[in-house]
Amino acid sequence: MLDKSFDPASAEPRLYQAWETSGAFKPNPDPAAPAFSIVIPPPNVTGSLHIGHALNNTLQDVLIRFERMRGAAALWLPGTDHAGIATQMVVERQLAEAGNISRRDMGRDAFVERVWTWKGESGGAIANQLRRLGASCDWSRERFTLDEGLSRAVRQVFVTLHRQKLIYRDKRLVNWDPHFQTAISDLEVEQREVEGHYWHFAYPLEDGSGEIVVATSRPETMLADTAVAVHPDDARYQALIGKCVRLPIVGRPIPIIADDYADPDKGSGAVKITPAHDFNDFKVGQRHRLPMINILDPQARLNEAVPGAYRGLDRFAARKKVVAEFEALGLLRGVETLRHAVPHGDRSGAVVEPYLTDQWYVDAKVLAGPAISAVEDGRTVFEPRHWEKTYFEWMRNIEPWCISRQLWWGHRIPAWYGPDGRIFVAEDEAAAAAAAREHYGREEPLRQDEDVLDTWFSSALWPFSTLGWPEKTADLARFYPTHTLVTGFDIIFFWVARMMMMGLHFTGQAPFRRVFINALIRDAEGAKMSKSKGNVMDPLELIDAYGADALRFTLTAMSGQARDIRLSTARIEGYRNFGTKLWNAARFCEINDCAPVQGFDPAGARDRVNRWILGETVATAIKVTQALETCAFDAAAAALYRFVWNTYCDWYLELIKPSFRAADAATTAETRAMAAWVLETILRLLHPVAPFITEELWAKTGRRQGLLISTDWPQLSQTWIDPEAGSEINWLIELVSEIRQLRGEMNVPPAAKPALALIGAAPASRDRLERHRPLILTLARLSSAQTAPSAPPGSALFVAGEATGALAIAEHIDIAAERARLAREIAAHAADIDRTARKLANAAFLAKAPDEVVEENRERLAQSESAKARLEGALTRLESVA
RNA sequence: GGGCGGCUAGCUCAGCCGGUCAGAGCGCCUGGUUUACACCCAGGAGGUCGGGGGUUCGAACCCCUCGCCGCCCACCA
Repeated sequence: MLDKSFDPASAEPRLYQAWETSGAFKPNPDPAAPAFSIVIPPPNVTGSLHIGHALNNTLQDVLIRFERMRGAAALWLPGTDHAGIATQMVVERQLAEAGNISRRDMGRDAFVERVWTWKGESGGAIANQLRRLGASCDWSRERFTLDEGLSRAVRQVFVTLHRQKLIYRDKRLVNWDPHFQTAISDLEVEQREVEGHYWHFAYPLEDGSGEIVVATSRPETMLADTAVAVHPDDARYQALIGKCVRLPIVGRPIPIIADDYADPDKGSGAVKITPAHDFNDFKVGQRHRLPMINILDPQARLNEAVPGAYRGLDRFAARKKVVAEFEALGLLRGVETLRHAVPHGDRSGAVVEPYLTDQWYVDAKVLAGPAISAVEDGRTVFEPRHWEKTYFEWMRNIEPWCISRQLWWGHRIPAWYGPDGRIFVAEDEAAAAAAAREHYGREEPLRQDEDVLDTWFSSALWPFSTLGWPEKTADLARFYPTHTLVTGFDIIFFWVARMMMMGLHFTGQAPFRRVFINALIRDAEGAKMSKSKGNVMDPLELIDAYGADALRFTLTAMSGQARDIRLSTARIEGYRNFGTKLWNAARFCEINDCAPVQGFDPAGARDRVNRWILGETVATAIKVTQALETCAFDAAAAALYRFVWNTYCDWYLELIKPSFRAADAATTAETRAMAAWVLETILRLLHPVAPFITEELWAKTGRRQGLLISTDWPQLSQTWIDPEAGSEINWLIELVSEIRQLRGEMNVPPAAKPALALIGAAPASRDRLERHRPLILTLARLSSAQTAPSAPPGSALFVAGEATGALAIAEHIDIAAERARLAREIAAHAADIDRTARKLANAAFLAKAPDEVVEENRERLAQSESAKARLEGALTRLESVA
């Protein structure tokens, strides 16, 4: 006997264990099975599961379980990312909190050792959290971006791209994060609106003939100015072009140059040029061969290139000092306050500086070409499609990708420097040494590049490096390209685009056929969840409170949202209740001996109620299958919810209750078998979304071999739908609903059992009434249900298709209320008649609308008119009685 | 400046390949000890589908426009 309800806390770990030990997570080894593979977006190795992961991984699990049941060799490959900057940051913070020495004092080897220790301590957590969610990953294939195999892939890719001149070293401006003291890529820069100022400075002309005014929000950079630019056509400054100004504070003469970059409409029309500390100025500097003076050290303090009083000052202190000095010199021409966007490091939150350094770059422009084509011609499809536009926009304007980071946690760049600075790029030190020996003609000491690669460099290889590339492994052959990638739109650029580029370049094939972009989760008020706001919903706590299935069902049902999902516990609670409902339906079946019958052929059912539920089941199975095929997760969830609760529980189980007391043993047996068969089908259809409760019921109802996770997906034929049975039972449902509604409106006490008379019923309705009389009596709580030539006096009338129902509830009828009810119904019909009649009177409608639509409206009109007439008759009679 | 998404019952959202599509859940109201379930059952109230215009026989659904809300990219001397 089933317990009163499902207990997720005790069942979930047990069921997960059973799945894992059964080997169900491993792909079907049958070579004839089609491959269906997903690589997980690898979470940070030391991270913990947040609600976004819960959504993302639920959807992946739904797909994987669905395809696995459909017979595919389904592989969901899990793993984690070393997350260079994020992990290093965490460990550095730990060191600081413990009052330990900094990483620099500690030294590289000791620090990296420390990170590995931390990885060892916390690294398994997220995998276990995914298990709690029910994720059916093949853990035997779990990967980590710093694994030897993946590291080898990274080195090979680097060396190959370098040989192809698609990776190169260059000295140019980068976005420099002074907190981490590393270069970061454009994508890691976040523009934040802050309160700022523009200061207007006068630079005196060298010949003393006047001054030129420039404006800046970063006064300290003036110490590195090497020119002032004006527009070549700017009449105001024609005479000054070629002259010099004497740079205040510094005393350096710098030229006034003509360049299109200067916008005559902005400010004074003259702009200070700081090539080493501004991206636009850098280009101007290159065009005019201006000196590039770097005035910052890696921590953004001023260096030796500035006057003594400024050396060693923090940039912001220097800013104040420069302004003060201009004011003192009488050269401050104004200051305005305004909000403007300032670039910040997305991890550190520090203001980033354009900084002139040597870094490694990927020529992304070249790699982007094939990645654009693959989406253009549909080899890879985004779902929803509109994200392709975002992808194209970025890819078509892609800039060189700075891949070197001055960090310690990550893949060390496989480049070695000779004594003369010559670079030897090779897969390992021995190969580099060999190349050096070749080059120098003798043994020379080599020094490996200190830097590591951007974390996303290794992530970009994830779909193939995890499958064994560069080895030609069986997994690679079978599971690459992967089928679907499920990820958030926030990493389309960081990750998806780069996987596309690398996948195509190194394998010739796009890494996935389909990219499903899921929404981002917000709290119930629509705010982004963040630890500082304290509005974070912890998926593990939600699982504790409601069970994993409830959380999964909620996330699945809400996954249709375009951008944001507002998650509230009320919704989760609702889906927890849904699980309980299903559980109780199973209990009902158990109590009534509805156990699966070996060899039962649902299509052979004779009873109309059974034939009806069969049809409904088939329709649902088709709907759910189509929805899951197209990533319409919310539609699948909705169809299942509706079918289980509203169709199976509310109607079918109620409709069959009387049959257990009936004398017809054959029908009863058929009903029992059907009820069990439908329940079993529900378990199968529901399993991808709610794996735990369905697996538990699978085990506890009926004697079954094997686990539900490894069972086949229902393949039901559309031909099993019996439209006759469907319309008959729908007639029954409508009749009962009408009576219930009437009882409710008339306040007929539940205990009262009035008689029903059906007037003017067509033969088909008479037959149906005869066949289902016991059901109608029970469900509508009636004493009798007969056809009659006319309505008994004092009864309330309602429309039941072509017939008129008369409910003998004279003692409950409040004349005024009944009059109001009838008037309301009549008005509703009148409105409908009006609308429909007007349509049918419209010649254009008759001429242009499809025949079936016209016919539909004719029928509708006839029905409404008939209904209205009958209700009017009832109203008249009521008036005459009163 | 460029682009994207949203604006449908009190709340969260379906519906948006135009013709019973005006819906669901939650909340609210009324009634309920029907031998699966009160995490339940039966019933109910509630919306001129953001505003305006257009296309069409017909628009929540297509087009234009305006207005809010949110996001992305670029830029801001």
